[in-house]
Amino acid sequence: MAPSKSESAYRLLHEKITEGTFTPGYRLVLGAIAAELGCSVVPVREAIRRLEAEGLVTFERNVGAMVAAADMTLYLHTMQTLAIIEGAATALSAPFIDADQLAAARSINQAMADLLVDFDAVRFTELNNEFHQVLYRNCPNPHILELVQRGWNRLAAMRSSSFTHIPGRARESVKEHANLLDLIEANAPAAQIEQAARAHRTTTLNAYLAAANLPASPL
Amino acid sequence: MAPSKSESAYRLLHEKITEGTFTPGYRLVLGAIAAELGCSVVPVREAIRRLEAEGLVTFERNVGAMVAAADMTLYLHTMQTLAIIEGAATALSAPFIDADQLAAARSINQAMADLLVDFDAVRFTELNNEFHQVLYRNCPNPHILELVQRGWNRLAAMRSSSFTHIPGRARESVKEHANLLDLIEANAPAAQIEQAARAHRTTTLNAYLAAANLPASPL
DNA sequence: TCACACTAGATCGTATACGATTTCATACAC
DNA sequence: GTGTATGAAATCGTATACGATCTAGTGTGA
Repeated sequence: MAPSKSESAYRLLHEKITEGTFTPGYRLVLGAIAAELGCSVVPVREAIRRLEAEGLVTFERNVGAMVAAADMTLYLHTMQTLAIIEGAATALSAPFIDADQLAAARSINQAMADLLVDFDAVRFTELNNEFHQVLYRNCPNPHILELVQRGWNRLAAMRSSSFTHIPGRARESVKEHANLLDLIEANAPAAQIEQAARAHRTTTLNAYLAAANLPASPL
Repeated sequence: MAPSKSESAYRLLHEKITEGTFTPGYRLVLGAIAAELGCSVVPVREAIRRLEAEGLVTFERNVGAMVAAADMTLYLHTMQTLAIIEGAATALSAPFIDADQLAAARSINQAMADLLVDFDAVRFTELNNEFHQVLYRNCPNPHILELVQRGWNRLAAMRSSSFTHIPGRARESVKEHANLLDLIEANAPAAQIEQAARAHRTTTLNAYLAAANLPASPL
């Protein structure tokens, strides 16, 4: 069956926000979106409420909705949250990763390594997403999986506003990925995998914090 | 200004679900709720969409919404998620807990200890909530704080369907609380506080898992 | 008895309409 | 020039209405 109009509106907005078409601060005017979708405002309102609950949109009464604003603080808080959740997701997922998935992850990481010589940030980010998805996808706890996904979405929505690139981070990242794969392949203890997966993201976070003259994350 | 009807509907439903008036499986019929609130169905639909995104209700097209069903698996997954998030929240919060708050927490824990001789599960749960709130309230990361709150809400919504009580757990719990407070007072490293706070919840989780002949949580 | 078609009632999904509120530009007073 | 009143346009909030869809109950035939 065709999706409901409310569902279509939700998907459209979700995609435009996470893809970066609608950047932070972009106003979501009910009438305009309804017109674009060829529907009335009621389903659009519902879609916006859902996006609001996911943190992608902020909503003010009698004023309207806009794509959630992004500043450095918010971005870093989101990264910190994701570090924690994704670390757990990866550790819980690890025992269920089979040989094929491991091979796929290694191959993605190789592609990332190849990209280092002629760097393409967009492609690198894409591959990075794929890599991590393979790692946490088997997590048997659906709540955690959902939170990881939301974290990525929020980060994606904010990434459009360009943050300074951390020099040398890409190269480190590839190495950390390889290390993570080794731990998983060796059936390392969950706590160790969690620690490594979390640290992988925290390192980036701390680089940003250092650049802003802020203390490192304690976790 | 008076809250919008959509907001009122959201609050009403949220409260009834987390307070246990509406138990898992309870059908949320749009017309009935609208009538109870003295409004039309449009604001109610919005409220339900938000609750859906928070995981408190499930929604099926052309069928309607109901309070999210609760089975043991779901309950345990939620506990596991909360263990991870709350552990982090408590650790991040710890450096910002002042002497007054620490004293308040100790006093709440003492009240819990006093309750052990003439046990009252409802009151004990209330105090437990208060205790943990004091511990994670100062967490400077608003995303994490929000996730903790949502986790508690989901758990509260499910608790109504009575799960077996773990014998002796209350006494252990009070001891673990005291230990946690000592760590915080001594400015223990964040990782250690996180570990202790997480373990506090994981112990309960594992007791349930053991009772169901399932393996313990790896984290 | 069981399976299936059918009907009536309940409930949902969304368009439309209109009052309420905010925003923004303009005009005026100081 | 700065600040404040004013009014129009934009936008929101919600009631109402009605077609679409589901559910459950009833009857019919195998």
